[in-house]
Amino acid sequence: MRDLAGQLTDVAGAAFGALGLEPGFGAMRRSDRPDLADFQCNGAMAAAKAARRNPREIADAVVAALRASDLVASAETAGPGFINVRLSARALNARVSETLEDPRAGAPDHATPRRVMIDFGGWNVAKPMHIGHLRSTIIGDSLQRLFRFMGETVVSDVHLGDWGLQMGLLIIETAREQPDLPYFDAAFSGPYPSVSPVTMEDLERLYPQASARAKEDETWRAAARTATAELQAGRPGYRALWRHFCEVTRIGLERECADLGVKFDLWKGESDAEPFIPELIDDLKRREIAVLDEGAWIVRVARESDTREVPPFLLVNRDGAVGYHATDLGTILDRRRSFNPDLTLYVVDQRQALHFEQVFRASEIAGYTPADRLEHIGFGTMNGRDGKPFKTREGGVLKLHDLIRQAREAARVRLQEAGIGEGMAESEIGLIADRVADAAIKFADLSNVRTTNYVFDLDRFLSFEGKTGPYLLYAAVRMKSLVRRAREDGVEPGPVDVRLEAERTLALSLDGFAEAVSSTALRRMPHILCDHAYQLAQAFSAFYAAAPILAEKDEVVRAGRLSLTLATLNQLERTLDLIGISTPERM
RNA sequence: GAUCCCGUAGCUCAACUGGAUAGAGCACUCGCCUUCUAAGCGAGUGGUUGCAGGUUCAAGUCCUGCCGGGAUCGCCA
Repeated sequence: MRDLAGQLTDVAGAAFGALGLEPGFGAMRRSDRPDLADFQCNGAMAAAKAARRNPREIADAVVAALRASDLVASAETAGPGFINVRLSARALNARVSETLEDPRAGAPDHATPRRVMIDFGGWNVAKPMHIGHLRSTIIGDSLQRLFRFMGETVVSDVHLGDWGLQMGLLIIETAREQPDLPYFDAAFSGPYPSVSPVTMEDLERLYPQASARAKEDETWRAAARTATAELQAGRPGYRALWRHFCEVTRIGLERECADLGVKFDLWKGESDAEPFIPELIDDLKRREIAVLDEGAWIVRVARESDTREVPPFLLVNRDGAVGYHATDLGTILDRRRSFNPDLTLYVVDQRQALHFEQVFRASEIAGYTPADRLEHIGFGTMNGRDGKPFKTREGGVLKLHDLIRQAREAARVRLQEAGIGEGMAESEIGLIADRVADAAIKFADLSNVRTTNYVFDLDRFLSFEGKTGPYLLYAAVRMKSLVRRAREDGVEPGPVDVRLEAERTLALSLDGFAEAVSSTALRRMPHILCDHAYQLAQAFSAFYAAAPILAEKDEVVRAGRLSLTLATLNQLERTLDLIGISTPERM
């Protein structure tokens, strides 16, 4: 069954149709004027403009149709042609009951499952795992949870940055610091040591060093390019060293992902495109899609209609090495054969928009995967309070692991202050603190509009008050507590009957889940789900304060309110799950 | 220089893609725990939506021009 907005839309749409107008004008949505209505429709004015008719007459006809529906308690035309509807209590009650019994908590079913590939292209072997990587991981995870919930067949790929010039830089920087290692001796025949000569910390130091040196020193840059080409050509020592880099990175990354509760189906990287590169190059050259220009093989992807200059797709650079243009296109080939996705989402920093535009165009030109099946899910960067990219007080980047640790510690302190841990096992206190901290981190990030930059403020992150993840957990935990007590006292849920304003508001809020889910999926914007979760929790908190539930004397009212609570808990936990947040039993 | 994005309450952000009186949180001021978890609830203060024009019944949202900030612009990812 559809949500109430959808049901009303059906009625209004049919009414528009009966007037010879587009049924699409009948779209009903929650009213911005709760004092006037539960739902509104603004289509009469747009329809009137299109058909050159009187908007109020159209609205009046639609209102008449709405009044005939048993969903509707009252309907009116207002102002230039707004249509205002107030729902009958019966409609609201029925919808709450339905939501309560629905394993999907009121979310719409999905008709035709698609194969969706999600590429988390944020992490990089050479670069430190700092908080800037939070976004691709958390946003991508939310999207994979949501798309699975919608019934899509999803494969997620961490897609590590482990190929290209940065690897050459790491190799020669390691060689500079530890020149005697066997990896650099071309005559060495192996076997190479099984223990990595560098640690995670080394890697985090080496790349910035090498990168800075390359900026100043042309010969150093040339050496890095040579090393890159040699690595890609298969020089055994470089390959062996490179495998250590990747392994060390992967172990660190697995730790971060375990902390964040994020799972990938595939742990592939740019280097996994390697087997497809020779074929890719050969194919594009043979069909003369790639052309030689300034010593490099490129694909021209600019179009007449472009308002800006679109640089060519770079297949092979003048050193004979490939960069991430080629590996991304190679990966498209790989995925087409292994999974054949209907849709591929690249959850990557907004600054790489041009890169993806180039790759998608090249894919389209080559006839591999049409550009409309490839989508860059860009996101904004995290800035400090000064509006510049976030730095710690010491001026360095804040490592993701340190952020998580700090947040968990702050949550622990907060628990202690509130005297909540008393009588609980140490393990449960730890679990609660971790959940609170993780919820704070994820909600703070996801509740921002995906595409815009946002200000990262550590104090706000750790405050746990107001519109935060912990607020949502708190609401859920209060519901769980009620449910536990109800079970202990043998109170059974019964038919819902919304009477109080707080009950109506909560019921309407529950109905908004369907719209939040489909809208988030359509726009790939998790902040919409965050808003829904917050609105729902807020509506519950107001209801909780305004209406006794288990303390209610009237048995029928008590049973109905318990049902409302159960439906809310079910949907709130479902919503939180979609944004990667899990709730403790108490806090 | 060109292209794109952003500019909304003191601060951090929304605003369902053109709708009614622009909403939340933080901060500040009041009130609410002998009754279901006060990490909470209720009320209040706070706005010329960067500026100036334009389009129309209606503009934070669309078009033009400025001002301010950011990103990107072939061999780094």
